[in-house]
Amino acid sequence: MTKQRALILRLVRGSCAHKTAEQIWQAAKAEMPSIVMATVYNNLNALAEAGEIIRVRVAGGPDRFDKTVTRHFHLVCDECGEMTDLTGVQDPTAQIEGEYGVCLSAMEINAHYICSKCMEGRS
Amino acid sequence: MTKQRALILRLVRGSCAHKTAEQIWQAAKAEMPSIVMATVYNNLNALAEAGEIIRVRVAGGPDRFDKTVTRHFHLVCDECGEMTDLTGVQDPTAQIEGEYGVCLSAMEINAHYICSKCMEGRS
DNA sequence: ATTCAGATTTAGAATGATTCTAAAAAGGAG
DNA sequence: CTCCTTTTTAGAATCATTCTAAATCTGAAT
Repeated sequence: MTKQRALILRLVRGSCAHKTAEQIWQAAKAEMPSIVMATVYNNLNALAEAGEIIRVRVAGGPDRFDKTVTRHFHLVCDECGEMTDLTGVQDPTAQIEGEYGVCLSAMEINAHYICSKCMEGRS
Repeated sequence: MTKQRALILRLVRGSCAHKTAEQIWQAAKAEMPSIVMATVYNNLNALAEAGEIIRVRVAGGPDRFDKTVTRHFHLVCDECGEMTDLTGVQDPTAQIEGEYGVCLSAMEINAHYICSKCMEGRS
């Protein structure tokens, strides 16, 4: 556990936003100006592989990193990219595994919309 | 409707596979050797915008293009990328719209697994 | 505390997918 | 056939991400 990895984990855990690697890099540079993008990716990948955080891949934008590791889904604004956790949505994993006789390793559910802020800005 | 656009539409409609832009380009070059990648993308984008085909964005790989335009979800092999339509999966759109008071423009549901072919190859 | 092997960081190049640009060519309404 | 618009082409550019190789750091064993 290097300083860099600890910093990146702290940054992901310290925000409710689903930050991009770029945003995490910006925040990290404020505390550690020498840190480079590759280190941010290295650590985000390592942390995701270790199950400490989750990498969320979403259509039409860069990946996001999420501190919430329990299975949940996302609501994504197609204009500003803001991402909100969706709780209480029925999980179709069991249904799919039963009907198709497969074992799922992961499930992405991304609901796309335009958030109220962006909707206003359209007059 | 140019020759190129007609060709690309025919190629997407003529296969059950969810081809990538690259694969469509390869197939298109067989019939029209001068066609360039940008034209393939231009037309795939135009056709998707016109609702003739659907662009499917999936974690960890290039976008796929789907002739089936009714709402459905996908099963994706994380090893070979093969994509299968999922029918009969309950659509959580209405539930999310009701609970969150939003209007969804799109919904992605991608279930990830390792297909039987790839599973065998792992011995 | 010192050493050493292995993991990590850095800087920058490389990659893959996709989009953009500007000029040439094609489409189609009249 | 002519003019205007749209599309194609070729290639550069962009974005997100990964890779490479050399320098540095980490942690375990001395």
